[in-house]
Amino acid sequence: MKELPKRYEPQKTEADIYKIWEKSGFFNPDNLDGEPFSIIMPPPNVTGVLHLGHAMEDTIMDIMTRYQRMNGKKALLLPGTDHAAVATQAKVEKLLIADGIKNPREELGREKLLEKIRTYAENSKTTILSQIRKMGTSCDWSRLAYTFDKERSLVVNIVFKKMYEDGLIYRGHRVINWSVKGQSTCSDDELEYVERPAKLYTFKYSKDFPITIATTRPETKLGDTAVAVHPDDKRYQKYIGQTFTVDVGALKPLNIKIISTTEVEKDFGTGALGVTPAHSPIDFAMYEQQKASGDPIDIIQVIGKDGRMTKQAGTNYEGLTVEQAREKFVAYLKENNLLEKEEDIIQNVGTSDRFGDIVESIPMTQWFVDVNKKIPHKNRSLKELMKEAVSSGLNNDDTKKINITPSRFEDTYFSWINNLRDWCISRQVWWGHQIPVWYKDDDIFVGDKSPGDDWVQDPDTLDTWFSSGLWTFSTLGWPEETIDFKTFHPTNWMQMGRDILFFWMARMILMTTYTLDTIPFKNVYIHGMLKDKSGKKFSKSAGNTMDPIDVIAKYGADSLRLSLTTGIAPGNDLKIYPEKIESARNFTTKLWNIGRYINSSADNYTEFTNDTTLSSADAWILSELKRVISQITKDIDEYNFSHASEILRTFTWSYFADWYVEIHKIEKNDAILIHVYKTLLKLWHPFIPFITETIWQEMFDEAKLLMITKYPQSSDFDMQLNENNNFDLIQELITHIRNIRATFKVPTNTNVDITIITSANDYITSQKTLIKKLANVKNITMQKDDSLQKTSASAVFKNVKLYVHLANIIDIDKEKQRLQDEINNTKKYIDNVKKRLASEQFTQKAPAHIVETEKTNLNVAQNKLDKLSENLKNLNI
RNA sequence: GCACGCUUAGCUCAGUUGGUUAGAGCACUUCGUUUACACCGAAGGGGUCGUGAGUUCGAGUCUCUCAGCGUGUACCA
Repeated sequence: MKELPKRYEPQKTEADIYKIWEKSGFFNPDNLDGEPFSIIMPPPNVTGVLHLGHAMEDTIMDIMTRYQRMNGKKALLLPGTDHAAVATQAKVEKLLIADGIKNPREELGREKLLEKIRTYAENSKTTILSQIRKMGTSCDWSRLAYTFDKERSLVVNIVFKKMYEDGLIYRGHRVINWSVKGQSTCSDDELEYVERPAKLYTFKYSKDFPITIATTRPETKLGDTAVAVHPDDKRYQKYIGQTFTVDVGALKPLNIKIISTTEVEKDFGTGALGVTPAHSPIDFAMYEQQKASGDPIDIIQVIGKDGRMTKQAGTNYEGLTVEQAREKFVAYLKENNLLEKEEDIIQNVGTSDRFGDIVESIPMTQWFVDVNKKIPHKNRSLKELMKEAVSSGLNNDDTKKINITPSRFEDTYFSWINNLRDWCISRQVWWGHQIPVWYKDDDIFVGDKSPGDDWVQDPDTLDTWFSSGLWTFSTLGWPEETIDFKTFHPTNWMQMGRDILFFWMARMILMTTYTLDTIPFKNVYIHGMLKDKSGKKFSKSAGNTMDPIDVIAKYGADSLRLSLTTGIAPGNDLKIYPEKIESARNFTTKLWNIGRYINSSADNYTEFTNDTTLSSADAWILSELKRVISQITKDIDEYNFSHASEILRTFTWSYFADWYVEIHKIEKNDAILIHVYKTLLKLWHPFIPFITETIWQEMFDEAKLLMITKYPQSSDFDMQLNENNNFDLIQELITHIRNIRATFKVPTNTNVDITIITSANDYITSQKTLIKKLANVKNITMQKDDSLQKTSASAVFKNVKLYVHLANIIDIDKEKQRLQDEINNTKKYIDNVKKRLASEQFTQKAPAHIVETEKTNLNVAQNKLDKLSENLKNLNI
């Protein structure tokens, strides 16, 4: 056994330990045996550096992976990164603009800009991967993947083609969300709603128009082609079907048709809605509905892709920004006395989450995934597949059912699916998978490569979530039937933040159920968001960010890992702040110092076997350890990482360090001390891998890495525990002495005489040193009383009488009072239990084991009461 | 508007099919400690589990009401 250095300095050892692990080859499941267990890492975006959220995810995944690996599984944690299409391009463009390039796309052109983004992405990737290593994440680097590399791009194209041929991907002219700043579409999920003050204008198109309408976007009214009213609305019924021509200054006079739809609420506003098909998704839906019913209305686009008014808006407006046009149109309404009301309201506007500008609704031709169409040969839609996978299991096969932890997110998931509209997958940014579609005149070809000369590829790229959705199988070698794919798919476990539940989890389920007719993962664990001490989200603009790398430099990776996994519950948010990390760091120091104690005092080290003689304290610590192991195994299996580390901490610190180590100073059972310590290193390893592996190697010189030792099982501790285990009675004795000492505030260096009257004189004498040590007692006097019956060791202990004589005690009433209070409380409790046991309703209706428990409780309390009364009586002597 | 979540000790939070006298960490009080550890030890105080009702032999846990906070989502004519 070798000496540990005085202090644990993670900064000096962590990098080396990681290298040893990596070199050993055991991050790679090919070098492991057993049942497969797989986790595919949610790929971080290559938009910069990792934040604390990633650190938490890496920790959770690594705990799971190391735990499974130590339990003899062929464990795979597959790492990767995400090219993050729009997000990355937006980020790089922002940087370029800050560098003085006003319009990167125009000035650099496609190829040069892509090159800049590629360089940025590669740098960012390198940083991220090194950060993942610093966290101690035990992932298999030989299988590293990237959403934008060759293999993954191939999968994207194959799946795109398959969906196209099945008619699930189509090209359509629809109103979509358009970011003027980013010059690209956004899916509905990529919108962030921001509240801001706005004005609501109530007006008429013209003096002789019969219906008043209201709007917050007057400039779009230049493109109105209808007014919608409720079919039952008596005020407007007579106008339904009529068309009015009004001239509001647009290029041509507007033909406004009065249509009816139940979607309009009679009591809201004026009860009538101006319909602008080109610039509102709802209005566009009405436009399509009218078209389908054979009573079409017009569509007029008055806002262009550049965010300015189009020619259709009329010469007065053409070229103006939306804001300018609004002002002008309102001025026009005022001049002509058409404006009836102008009120201030708070409005929710959708902004682009990446570019930050308010999105415009504009009709454009884009690619969509149809979520409602029946899939050929499956007779179900994508929506239905997505529902099945989480409710009954795909194809009603419960082995193909996804379990979501915590389960409440299932409801959120279903309600999201119910409201799901077709998914717009084309983006006008350049960074991403270019749509594998080629055009020549009116011909369309879908495939990897151009089918010949003069074909032009669609310039658009795919939504980044398209490739992310394929992640669980694109990383495992599909479309080839590789060993990896057959072994590790569907993956066992997936974790993610609840913020990307829809973005990502839903898309993975969609893509996998459709493409492979199976599920992407069996279990998904949803974690909450990290917040600072005051409950605010971490963000650069709030200036409250904490860089995980700084934290690691200061406290070590283990402290960070531990602080990110204590006090969390699945799906709930977690607050993180320095005090919490310090507390974790203090624990790692404690664990280290126990090792240093063993260094200094365990000199008769013999291997622990089932024949090792156990003292009562030994038996106690082993039985506690057995209990702890079965508890934490259960906890990790149920993803209660926080609870597992909490009880392990209590055991390590309060039971092992504060009790057993103190006892060892007297009893010196080295075999047990070391055995328990080594077991603890194994149990802690998934949570704090660096320090445990460091101690393991430095102290014990083991040939085998701690990382691949067998995880302790509670059955390992099924030895015959001594029936005459009196440890709890000694504990009681000591606690009692401590109580008395505390009541009278006796300093340690004051001589205390204790007289213990017992028939088991010899046994107590043998424990005298222990009692002295743990109760801070200087002298113990023994007095034999043979009148006490000696039947067995435990019975002897129950007959212990304890007298405490303290010098200079004046206030004996204080101790009497304390005892009296405790007696009263116990009496009250006994009364309650008795009452419950006496009640027929209880004994008849409560389950038998509860009744039994209550009876035991009653006995325990009764014994306690006897003991307390006796102590009180003794105090009167 | 709708949905979901939260409300437990001064603070941050656990509390798993309802079942011992409701827990932890930090903070606090008192006492101690220089030989594994002050990044320490012992003892202690502190909670009508947000409000009000209900179901039950039994409710922090289940149901309903209300209040405060948070998140998501829709509408926004």
